[in-house]
Amino acid sequence: MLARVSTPQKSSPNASPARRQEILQTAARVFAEQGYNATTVRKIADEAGLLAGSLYYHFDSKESMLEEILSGFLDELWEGYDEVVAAGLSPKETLEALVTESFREIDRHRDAVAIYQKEARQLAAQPRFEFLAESQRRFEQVWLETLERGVSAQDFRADLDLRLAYRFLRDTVWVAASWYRPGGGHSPEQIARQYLSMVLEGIAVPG
Amino acid sequence: MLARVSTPQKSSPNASPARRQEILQTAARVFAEQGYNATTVRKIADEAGLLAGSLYYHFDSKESMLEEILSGFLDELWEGYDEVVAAGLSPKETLEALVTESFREIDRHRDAVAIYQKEARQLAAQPRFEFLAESQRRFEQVWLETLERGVSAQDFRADLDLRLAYRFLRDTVWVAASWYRPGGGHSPEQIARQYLSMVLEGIAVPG
Amino acid sequence: MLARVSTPQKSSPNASPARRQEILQTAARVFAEQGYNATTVRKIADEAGLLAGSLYYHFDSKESMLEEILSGFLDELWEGYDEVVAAGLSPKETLEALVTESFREIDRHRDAVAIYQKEARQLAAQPRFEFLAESQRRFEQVWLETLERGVSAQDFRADLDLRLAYRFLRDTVWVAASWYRPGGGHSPEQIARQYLSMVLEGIAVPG
Amino acid sequence: MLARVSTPQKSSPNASPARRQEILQTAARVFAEQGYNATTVRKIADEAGLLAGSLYYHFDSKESMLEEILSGFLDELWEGYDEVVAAGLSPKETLEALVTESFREIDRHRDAVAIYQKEARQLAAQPRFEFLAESQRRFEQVWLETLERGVSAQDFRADLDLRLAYRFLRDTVWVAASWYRPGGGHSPEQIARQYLSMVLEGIAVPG
DNA sequence: CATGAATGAGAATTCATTCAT
DNA sequence: GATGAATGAATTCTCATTCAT
Repeated sequence: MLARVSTPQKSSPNASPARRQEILQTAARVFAEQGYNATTVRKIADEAGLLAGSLYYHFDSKESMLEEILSGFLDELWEGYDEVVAAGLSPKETLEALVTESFREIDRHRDAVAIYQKEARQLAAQPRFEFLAESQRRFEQVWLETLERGVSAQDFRADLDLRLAYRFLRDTVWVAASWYRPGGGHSPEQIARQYLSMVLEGIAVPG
Repeated sequence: MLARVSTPQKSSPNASPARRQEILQTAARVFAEQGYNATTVRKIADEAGLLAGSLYYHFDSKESMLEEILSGFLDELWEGYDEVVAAGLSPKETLEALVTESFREIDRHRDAVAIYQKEARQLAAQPRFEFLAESQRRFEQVWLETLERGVSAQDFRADLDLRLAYRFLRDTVWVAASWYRPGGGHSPEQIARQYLSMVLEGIAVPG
Repeated sequence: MLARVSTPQKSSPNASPARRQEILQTAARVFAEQGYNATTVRKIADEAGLLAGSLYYHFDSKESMLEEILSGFLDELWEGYDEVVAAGLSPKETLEALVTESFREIDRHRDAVAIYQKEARQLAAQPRFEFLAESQRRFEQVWLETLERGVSAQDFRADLDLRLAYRFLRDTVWVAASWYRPGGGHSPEQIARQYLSMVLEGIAVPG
Repeated sequence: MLARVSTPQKSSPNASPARRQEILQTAARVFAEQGYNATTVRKIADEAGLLAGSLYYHFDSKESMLEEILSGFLDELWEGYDEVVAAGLSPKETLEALVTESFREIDRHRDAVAIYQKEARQLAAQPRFEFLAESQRRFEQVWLETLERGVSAQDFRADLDLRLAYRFLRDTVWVAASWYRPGGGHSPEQIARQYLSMVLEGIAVPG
């Protein structure tokens, strides 16, 4: 199990989940736009239509909002990934499915992904965000295994530095969150197809 | 002109460049490690071996250190890029040269690149960091042109979404700064070659 | 329009006016006693019975307190002056009314007047305190006009250097704020009468 | 004796008096323009053409510059006043001589007078500036005595509140420093005459 | 659930002053 | 006499957080 099994709702277990979720999405948006550190709790409150102090009825702290945003995203991500892994596909099909699933998550959790991209490295050092490090480890494992299986199965080139290829794929996919706009002409699946085409076959005319 | 024509040294232009540069490198390292916002001026001072207030003898503000770090990096980057562009190479050779030059800059300005990756989007909105937006525009122009020329010359596949391909290349290259360690077994040129191999030919075994 | 049409209450416009006003009066007193620059925000807070940081719940900055104190005073001053001017009195009566009104304002806004005396010249150069310069211009205009009308009407001596006389009157009246103590035996009207007697008839025994 | 008998030159008794005096005049000008507190030692140094630290070769501290400026002015002022008092003139002539002498001092020590006007009240509380309080006391004594003698001699009106009249005269004269520009068309003697005319005979047409 | 008012720790910055060279 | 480089204390201001109402 990866992030959190159950999403934590520490304070105010009786708070209406709707309002809570609304605030959380507002927070995610502002964190993504301005960066976590640069976002004041007052800014979130303003955008959510209440006063800064009132946030603390719903959440323990600014940090706990961040935690909930990130763990919520990772929980869903791993649900998708686990399904892919469990499906017993060929290495190439697995890679295609993982990339496609990733773009779907970017589509659904754009803000969370953007926050993750920007803050994960720093956060992972804190005990509270240990689950980020854990997720990273498992992420690497899944992808590396797929690449290794693919080399053995002659799906992928044998002359690759696999750690480099892993990073290449990982970055390539996730960085998309920084410019991807949901509802902007391309569906996640379309984007995934294009990316896969470049990644698998290269951009050069074979010759 | 890109970043700044001449690197600004606002306060104490006569300050010994040695100490100044030393402090600036320390600042760059800490900014890269902890993020600009999360870095206190005191932390920089501690690491540089003086008191927080003393930094202000050399620099106007924390922000001016950031500006100098980023514009210094971009100045050098564009020196390299301009040379490549002026060399009149084929599209594919140009792309190879740009990627290689990029990895060389990452090698030389690892901290600045990491800061750039993390902060540029937010910063570019401020008038003071207008040069970041300008650099981004020119960057896009150079790469897109190269891709377009390459499609015409049948160096690159004709079925690519070029804007997507541009982002793919851009991200792929620069994100490397987040994990690349200078002196870590691979030279910038070696990394560049591997990247180019993946990018140009793909990771799949051609079928 | 003179100072501000409406007194600005930038931050927390809904803050209880009572506490706000209390703090503002404390600030005015301390500014008057120690000078604006020499007054620390902490000193104000101490005297008002809260912590320095808490001031920023009520006000944007130390400077905005100063602005509000001065513009509040000038707003009231001009209410009074405008009434006098609108009354259509003879030049001499106008001058008497203006002087009397001035002493009344000194009585009501002693601290603000003292601050004004000490800081206005420097402040007026800043865009934020443009309204001080504007007030000064209008002030001069009202007084000079009254003097000129008075000379024509043979209320005042024809051999006066009017600009000199204007300064003489202006300073004479306002400097009183630096030593005038409200509730100190003399009412503003009594002080005004004495001043007027000296100003109009001189201190020498005629002869 | 009033201020200091001998001007103190605490540090660097070997410093060339010329340079010293030059710096002191620069300091006086800047203090007068910007206010003592708002003036940085660096600003003085800039204007005097050396570095901030170098000022400390000539002076012990910023405060000691201030002290020297003010005591220098007061020393000269009292030389003039003492002569007037010793001359054995009639009360009215004494008053005329004091006013004239005051305007001469304003002419010669414009900056010092402006500083005095703005800062004396606050400074007089500090032991170091005790001489300001002393000067004020003696000042009041000389003027009040002259007024009292004048009333007895029927030079001045008997119905005056003498303390009020004293303040009236004092302020009237000294405030002039805030707008008086040496070499601006009027000699100190001319200004004095005009002031005296207003003060003695009033501005109204005698009826 | 929400507000208004505050707290308190820490942030960046300023500046008079020192001192070895 | 002057400089360059620092010190260290103080200053304004920010902000997450608390809590009585």
